[in-house]
Amino acid sequence: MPLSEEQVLKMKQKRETILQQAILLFAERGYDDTTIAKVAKASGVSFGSVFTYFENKDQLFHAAVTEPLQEHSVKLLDFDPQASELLLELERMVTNHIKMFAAFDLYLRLVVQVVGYYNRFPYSFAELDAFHNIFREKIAELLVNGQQKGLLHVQDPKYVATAYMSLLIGLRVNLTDEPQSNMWEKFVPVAMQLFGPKNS
Amino acid sequence: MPLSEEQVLKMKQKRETILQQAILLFAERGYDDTTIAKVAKASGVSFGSVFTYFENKDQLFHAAVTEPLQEHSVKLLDFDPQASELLLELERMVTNHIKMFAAFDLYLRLVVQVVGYYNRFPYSFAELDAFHNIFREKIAELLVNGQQKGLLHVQDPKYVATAYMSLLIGLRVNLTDEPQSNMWEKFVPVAMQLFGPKNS
Amino acid sequence: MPLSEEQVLKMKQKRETILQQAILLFAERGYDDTTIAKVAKASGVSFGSVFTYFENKDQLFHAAVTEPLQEHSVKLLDFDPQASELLLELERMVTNHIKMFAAFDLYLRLVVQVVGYYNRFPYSFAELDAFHNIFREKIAELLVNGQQKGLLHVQDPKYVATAYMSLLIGLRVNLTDEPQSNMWEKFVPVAMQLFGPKNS
Amino acid sequence: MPLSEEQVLKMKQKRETILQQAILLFAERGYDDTTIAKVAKASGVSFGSVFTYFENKDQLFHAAVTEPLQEHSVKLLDFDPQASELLLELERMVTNHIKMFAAFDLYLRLVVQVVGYYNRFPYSFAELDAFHNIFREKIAELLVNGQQKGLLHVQDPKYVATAYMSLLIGLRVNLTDEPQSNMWEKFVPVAMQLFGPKNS
DNA sequence: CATGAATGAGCCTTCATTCAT
DNA sequence: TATGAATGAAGGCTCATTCAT
Repeated sequence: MPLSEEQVLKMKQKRETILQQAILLFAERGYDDTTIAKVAKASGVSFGSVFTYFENKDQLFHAAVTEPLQEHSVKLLDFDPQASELLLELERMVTNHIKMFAAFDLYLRLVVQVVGYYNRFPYSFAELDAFHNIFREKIAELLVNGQQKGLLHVQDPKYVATAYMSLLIGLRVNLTDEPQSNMWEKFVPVAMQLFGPKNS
Repeated sequence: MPLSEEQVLKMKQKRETILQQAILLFAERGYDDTTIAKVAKASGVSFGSVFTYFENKDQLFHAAVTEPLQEHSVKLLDFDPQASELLLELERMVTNHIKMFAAFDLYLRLVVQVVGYYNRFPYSFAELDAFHNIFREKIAELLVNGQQKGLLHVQDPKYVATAYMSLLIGLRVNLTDEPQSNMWEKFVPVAMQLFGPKNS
Repeated sequence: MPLSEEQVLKMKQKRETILQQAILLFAERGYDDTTIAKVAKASGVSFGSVFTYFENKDQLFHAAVTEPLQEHSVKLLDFDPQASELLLELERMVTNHIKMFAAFDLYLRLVVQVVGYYNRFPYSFAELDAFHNIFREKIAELLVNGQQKGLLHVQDPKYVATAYMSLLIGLRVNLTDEPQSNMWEKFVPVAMQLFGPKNS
Repeated sequence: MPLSEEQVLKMKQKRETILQQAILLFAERGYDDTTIAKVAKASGVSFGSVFTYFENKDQLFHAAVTEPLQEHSVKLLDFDPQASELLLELERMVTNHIKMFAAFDLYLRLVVQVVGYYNRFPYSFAELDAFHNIFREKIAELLVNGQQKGLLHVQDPKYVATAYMSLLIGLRVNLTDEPQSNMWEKFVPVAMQLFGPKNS
């Protein structure tokens, strides 16, 4: 007896609810302090149901870490390393990244957890790391471009890209302010400095 | 009958061993995944002995976070914000900081944990935060000085200082390389850019 | 999906089994020497199941003390302080009480424990104490009645009632004989003396 | 090297202090809730010293139960079952017993504990039981005497003696009042009734 | 003899996971 | 599929006891 379409939809929604609550709790309290029972309660389902949608706690955590990555990565990679107005593009990108990182709050706590204990979550880490590399390479490409055009001081693009990523993550770890706070924007020019813009 | 001097020394060493192993495990595996039994085993003592030296797991964690802070903070604050050769002093400072953060590896994982879950470790966080403020203020002082002398582009020193701290922490989170790696030095000029040196 | 009626019944029975075994063990060995594991084993369930039915050890003990009280108190208060044939009623009552106390064995050991360490079990004690007061007052009412009718020597009813209760408890503490023993009945006339019947 | 007399005296005193504190704590908190460390602290010695004077915790408890018995038993048996003025002697005895039981407070808590859990403390119980028998027999002797003289109603002396002992213990369990309270005396006439004095 | 560091048995409790309904 | 009772591994912690100093 195949499930009705409505059934399937309901299940998808239930799975999504559980995943969102898992992200919330894993991010706020960490892996061990988050119990299946808490996730279930927050999702309004019995804890048995969590096991219907996710094989076990590890899988749930892995899903919480990797599934949002698809969506976020698109936004984070939404800049043009070959843009003609390179400095403008750079500033637009940095502004967007800073805003995103301010808003990602929860998810980034999760990322920090995985990256910080990469030996404990090797599979989740591997996926995050893969994205990091893509991200850094695209940033590096933009940098090389800017340096060739004489708009940026010459620095090793690899290290600048890594430093940039690190700055974004470090800010998220360090700042406990609300994402709405306009304080975040203040960091845009500071972050820009990393790239060594000549006219400043 | 007071303990012999030799006894006291032995105990101090044992406490130190336990603390070091605790730092190692807490840093590598996180608070919850680190059990008293694991710490004891790594230290070569029975788990009962851990309770001889630390009241409970919380206290042990707190000690692991705050005791090294004393030593590290001295080194981190070892720069002169009123130096006459300001750019040189800045570079020296950044170089030292980068080296230190490369070496701190373990300890900084601990810091990230506390900062990331500050609501879970409020007392440990308070002590770290107090140091952060001192650190940022001293960096800001140096910055103001450099800007007044016309050596640095004018930026809000508060945000630059926070960004600098964030960059250092972010690098440590992001990089899993050995501290011996000379890769770390490559970040010195990049980090310098944050401060907006004019002649570069 | 609510549990089937059969399920609910099974659970009630299981809870009852655990409670009975808890009463048995708490009574025979005391609070501290009774472990959850022992209760579980005696009940034929895993120790984890005990926590399904009782929040923790304290709650289990409290339930063991207070739940039987409801049932017992009805029986203990089953006498008529305004009876016309007062001496007959008195004798009936004493006979019943002695029989009950002989049979209560286990439960009364529990009561002695709570009363003896009332500062350790304040909530359980409070419930027992409330019943004590009701019991003594009803006894006192009967006494006053008998004294007014000239059937009993005049004594302070409050003290007689307390002494009567104490005698019952003291007998239970002192005697380790089986409740079936007809020895218990022998105490009926002795206990009667406490009330000071005139024709004896 | 034999110990000096002074040494021996000091040790005796230390043993006595430990024993007294043990009685206090065992009585107030029960066997399991009383730790060797607490006894040692209350006695102003290191917990290691407790083991110098008592083989282990069980022995300490046994000593706390049985050693005071010698002294108390003398007082409890201080009445003359062959007294010529029998009713006067009876009243004197009851008054003394009631006063003693009011004052024994602590020690009787210990007794109740042992008697209540006789299967847990079989050796201590055996010694208490031996005294109980002696006590009851002497009481019975006095009773028989009184009954033969026609001063007391005829009742089975064995049961009266047991009831009397039970009343004393029951009162101690039931009453939490201070021994100084003059409330205790009020129970003397009530207790007297147990023996069935004719002229009352 | 006095001390207290060291040890590990054993306790209560939490929680992931299984599985009958 | 949904539920939650049942289970037992594992953790933090207490405390009696041993024994070196």
